[in-house]
Order: sequence, then C-alpha cells, then structure tokens
Amino acid sequence: MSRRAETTELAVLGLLDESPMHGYELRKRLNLMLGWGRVLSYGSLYPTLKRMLRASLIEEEVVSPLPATRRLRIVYRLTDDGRAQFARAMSEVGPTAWEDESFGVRFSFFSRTDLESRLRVLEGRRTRLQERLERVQTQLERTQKEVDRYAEELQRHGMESVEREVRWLSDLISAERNGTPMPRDEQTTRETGSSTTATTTGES
Amino acid sequence: MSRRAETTELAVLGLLDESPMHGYELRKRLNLMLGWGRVLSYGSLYPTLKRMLRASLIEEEVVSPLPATRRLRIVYRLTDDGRAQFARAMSEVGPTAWEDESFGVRFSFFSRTDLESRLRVLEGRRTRLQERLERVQTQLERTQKEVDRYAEELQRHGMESVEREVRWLSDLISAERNGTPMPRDEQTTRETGSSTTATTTGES
DNA sequence: GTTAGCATGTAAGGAGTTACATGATTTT
DNA sequence: AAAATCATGTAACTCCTTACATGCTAAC
Repeated sequence: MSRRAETTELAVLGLLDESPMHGYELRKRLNLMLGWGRVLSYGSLYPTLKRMLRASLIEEEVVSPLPATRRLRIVYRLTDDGRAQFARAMSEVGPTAWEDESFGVRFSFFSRTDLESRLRVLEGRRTRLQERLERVQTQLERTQKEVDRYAEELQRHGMESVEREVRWLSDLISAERNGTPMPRDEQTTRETGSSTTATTTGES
Repeated sequence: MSRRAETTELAVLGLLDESPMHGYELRKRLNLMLGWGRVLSYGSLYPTLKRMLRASLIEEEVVSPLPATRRLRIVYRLTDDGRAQFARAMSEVGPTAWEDESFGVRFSFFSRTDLESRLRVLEGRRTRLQERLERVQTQLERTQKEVDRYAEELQRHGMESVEREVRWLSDLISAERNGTPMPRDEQTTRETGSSTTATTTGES
C-alpha cells in the first residue's frame, strides 16, 4: 500500500525471498550486507517485521528448536504479496534507488532482476555521483580563497573515492552490456579508459 | 552542559570559530564540508542554531545588508563559552570521534588542534576500520557457502574502499609523526609499505 | 520571463538508536 | 568462571528530512 521505499524493508524482502529466516539471523545477514554503513539494531528490525506482518508481506511460524530448552524462534516467510512487492520494488527504479544505502541493497539482489533494471540503477548511481563531483568542484572554485590544508586534503580524498566508484560503476556497466556478467579481473581500479569526471555519458 | 557529541553542533562551532556567519552561508559551508554523505537541511540547521543560542554557545546579531531591500540576515558569532566548548570537544577524543560523520568534521578542523589529538583521532579511526575489515572477513568465511556474485562484488568493492582509507590514514599518521604536515604528493594511493589489512599497529 | 540563488523559519513525520528486560548455551 | 552468542522484544528519545510558508534579486 504505502509506496515508501524504505531500504530496510526491501532488504528484508530480498533476504526472505532467498529463504525463510528468524529475526536474529536476518539481522546478521543484514549487517553483513549493509556492513559498511550502519549496523541495524533489534529496536529497528523487530518493529519492522511486525509492521510487515500487519501488511501481510510476511508470515510467521513459531519454531521450537531441537534442544527444546532453547528459546523459541520465530521464522518469517514471504507471502505471495511480499514476493510481488519485492519484484515490484526491484523493477520500479526511482531516484531513491541510487542513494547510498538503497543502492547497496538493490545491488546485492541484482541476480533477481533483469538487465534493464540493473543498467538503470548502475547508470543512475553513476550520474548522481558525477553530479556530486561537479557540484563540489564548482563550489570549491568559488570558495577557493581560504583553503585549510586539512579540509582540502579531506576533500581531495573524498573526491578520489567517488571517482573510484564512478570507474567501478563504468566497468560494471560495460560488463553488463557486453554480457560479461562481472569483471573477473581484480585490477578494476586501473585506468580503464572511462574518463573519470567530465563525461556525462548520456543514458539511453 | 549536555555532553552529547552531536556532529552538527561541532561543525557549527568550528565554522563560527573561523568567522561569524549567517545561517544560509553556514549551511553552504557545512554541505561542502560533509559533502559526501548527508546534505544538511534548514529544518535541521535553524533549530540547532536556536538551541545553541539558548545554551549561550553563540550570539546573534541582526544585520541589514547593504541593498537595504534585501532580507535581514542573522549573523551568529561564538561566545567565550562556545569557543571553550569547541576547544574541549576537539581535545576530548572519545570513540564517537572515529564515526564517519564525526571524523570528517574533526579532520576538517585539525589545524586548530594539537598533534596528540590529531594522532589519537587518526589512529582511532584506523583501528576502527581495521576491526570492521576483520569482522566482515571472519563473517564471510563462516557464511561462505551461498555467495551471490553481485553481493560478493559489492563486498569486495567495499573492502577495497576501506583498505584504501586505511592506507590513507597510515600515510597521514606517518606524515604527522615525521613533522611533515601533509603528504604533498598526489600519489598517496600507491603501495606505501603500510600493510593493508593484517597489521594491528598497536597504539600508544 | 523564468530559473537559480539568497534568506529564514515551522510542523509533521520517518527511520533509527540506546537502554532496558530476560534468560539459555557455547566457547575461551 | 567469564565472555560471547543465541534470541526476542519495548519505550523513550534523537536527529534529521520533507513540505510548507514567504519573498526578493541576479543571471541566462
């Protein structure tokens, strides 16, 4: 019903689409998946699960694990609605799809989407990063007077990181287009011919 | 009074410590500084300023800009309390100091701290990143069975980014220790001898 | 003339965290 | 014997975003 993108929910849908799981395990997988940003807390996960339950996206089943003395586990499983919702969310590529968190989650589930959606997400993200680079560069030119050494160094490092991600995305995009699903080469980081900053690489 | 680290507040203190400014300009500088993560909205900045005003960290002065038809601007200036608070916050290097956002802000203001504080922040951040790497690596080894191609590629890219930042930090740390304030060389990214992942580089 | 930038704010709401509550089991 | 991990949850709170409200000025 609600068209809220809500990254956590998408992640849960995707993980449960692979296989049913209980909350604790879900959190572990989630943290591994998002890993490099936030670490999701129970105070966030459990209420999300309850909400999804109310929305009939998932169903619960209480399971008593074999050494029966252990705490009960509640295993969650996708409903047909949930599965449909996941498919819809993955193909509806809106501008939220290229935000840091959301991008990571979508990327993780790329195997379960079609080429077209993948390309739209990859290209959308790349465009967004390139815009960020341009904006920061023009702003730096205007404010160039008082440049603190450290502030500048941080800026430089940030830019390099973003440029690196742009190259990574460009490599992935070519790989997708060539039908080569993944650059099987570890040296993705080298100069790949993709001009780092300037190219606007107009999309389809 | 409140010992809340609150990154936004620290950033405002630091910027106003450089020179008085009005809200709009503050936001621009803030966005340039944090730039690569969030972009701060007015709905966040103005209430923060009001709060800091109530806490007597800053003072306001209404200024009518020269083409008098323009909107009034409210210029904020640090009080002595505010200046003291900034100095205290910058030297009190707690574990929050190596969180992404907070780290960036502190780093930007490094010129206004002593060598010791700088080293503690840099080393703290490096240790934290190395812990993250180790945790993810051990977890990957345990969950290694069902490795989705895309999920794995994202993981790999994330790891490389973090390793890159660790090298960057290591270079900065050596530079600080050698009295060379900054690696004036652009090729910081190359192999610098700093072993990427394994070294725990026990701190002082 | 219309878009972008200048300039300050408020109200409602979203997404998540920390701390609390509880307790068994496995590893070191 | 202590520490980590398994396991589920709630209440209070924080920080931030979006949308609204208002209006002028510079650049294209």
